[in-house]
Amino acid sequence: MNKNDTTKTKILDAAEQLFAERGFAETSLRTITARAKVNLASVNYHFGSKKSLIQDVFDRFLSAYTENLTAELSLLEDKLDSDLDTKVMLSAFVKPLFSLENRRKNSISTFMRLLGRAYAETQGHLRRYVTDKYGFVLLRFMVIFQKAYPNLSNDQIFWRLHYTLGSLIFTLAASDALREIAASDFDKTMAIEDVIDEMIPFLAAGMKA
Amino acid sequence: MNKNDTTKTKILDAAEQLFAERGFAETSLRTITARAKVNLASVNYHFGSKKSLIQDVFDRFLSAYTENLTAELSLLEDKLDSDLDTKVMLSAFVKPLFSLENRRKNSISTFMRLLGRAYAETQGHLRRYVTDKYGFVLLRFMVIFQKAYPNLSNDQIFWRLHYTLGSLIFTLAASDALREIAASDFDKTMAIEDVIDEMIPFLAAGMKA
DNA sequence: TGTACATCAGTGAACGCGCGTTCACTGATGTAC
DNA sequence: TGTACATCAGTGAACGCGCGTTCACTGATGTAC
Repeated sequence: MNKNDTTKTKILDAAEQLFAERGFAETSLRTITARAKVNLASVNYHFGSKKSLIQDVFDRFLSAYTENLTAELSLLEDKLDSDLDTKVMLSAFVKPLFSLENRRKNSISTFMRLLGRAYAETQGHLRRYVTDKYGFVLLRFMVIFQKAYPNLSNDQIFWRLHYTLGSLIFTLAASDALREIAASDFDKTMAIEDVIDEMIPFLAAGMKA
Repeated sequence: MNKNDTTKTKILDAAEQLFAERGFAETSLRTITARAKVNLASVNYHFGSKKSLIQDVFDRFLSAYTENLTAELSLLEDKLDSDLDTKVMLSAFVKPLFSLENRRKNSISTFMRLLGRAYAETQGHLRRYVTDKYGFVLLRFMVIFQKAYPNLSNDQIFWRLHYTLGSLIFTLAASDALREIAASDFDKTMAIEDVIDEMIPFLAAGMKA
């Protein structure tokens, strides 16, 4: 059997998509296993619980993303002594998303929808899990911006990074619907990569305002 | 009995807060009625169903917001022939939020959390309900920007407004947690009004980039 | 002013349903001697 | 190479629980004559 076709992978694939579409509580294990065409009990056999399944769905995405991202960040850190353009810095943040999309279609919007849902869980286990395990990425990014823009205070950079994060997550999570509107109202069909490219100048102008 | 203390109002108040904190599916009617100190069956007596309760929670917020907003928009539209500063235009969008906060504490972050959850409902009834009933606000705002910035294409304005929306909703929804971090890490305590004020230059720079 | 009836706000208990999880079990594959 | 046992992946059915909703009912207030 193909390794990408194991029961465990089939469950992760189905759960990822359904969680992104409907949310965690709104998606039952019965819906997931029906979509994945596997037995109901196999979720608890492979993952132990629904909670663990949710974390594993995240882990697969976040580890793929940060693996690509850390390489980009190292590249940036090497160039810190020379002048760094804001657009180049933001691209480093965004480029690893393209690799995700190459691997599987709609990965970006699925990923962003999941991230949005994780942040919405104000008091849930998921938000802490994500920030504990992957908060260092934001920190490393902050250090880079501090060196590139010594005239901005630390807390200004902190806030502006979150404005940027908000734009990215919100726009890309809803990008399917927004692209549809743009296509019908303005005759402008765009791939999700185009949407991201259009965001960079907007965000760069804000960051150095 | 005080009109603000009726069973119906008590339910709306409790539901609003719990929905914003945990989400719609994650909040049971039993939790709501326990918090509101009313009988379980009274939710279905006053609202008919949980679904209707959710819509009514939204309606109360959105009607209060748009009531304030339409006045601001009319003011802007009157001044369209003269030069309009981007910051002034964005302030019109944001000022009505302050009135909400004056009425009751934490209204802004509660409102934004609810909006974020509504947008997350990709296929749910709530997203359509919100956009159907209040999408005209965004449209009116688009027209204003089109006249103020004739050099930008319609679809550019469309996208940039959504970047702005994303920043606002995401940052303000998480503002409690973010303000806490800013206070402990940078010794910078801010009211939510300060957070909004700091966003305006960032967003204005992006809009006219 | 008094009586009869209607409407309204609220209540306690129960309903059936879908949920995550568990359990005893099966059959295939791997390992030891 | 053959036999005995262990491990692994998966399964069908059932479990108890919490959920939104419903129902018959109560008591207070309003309205008509």
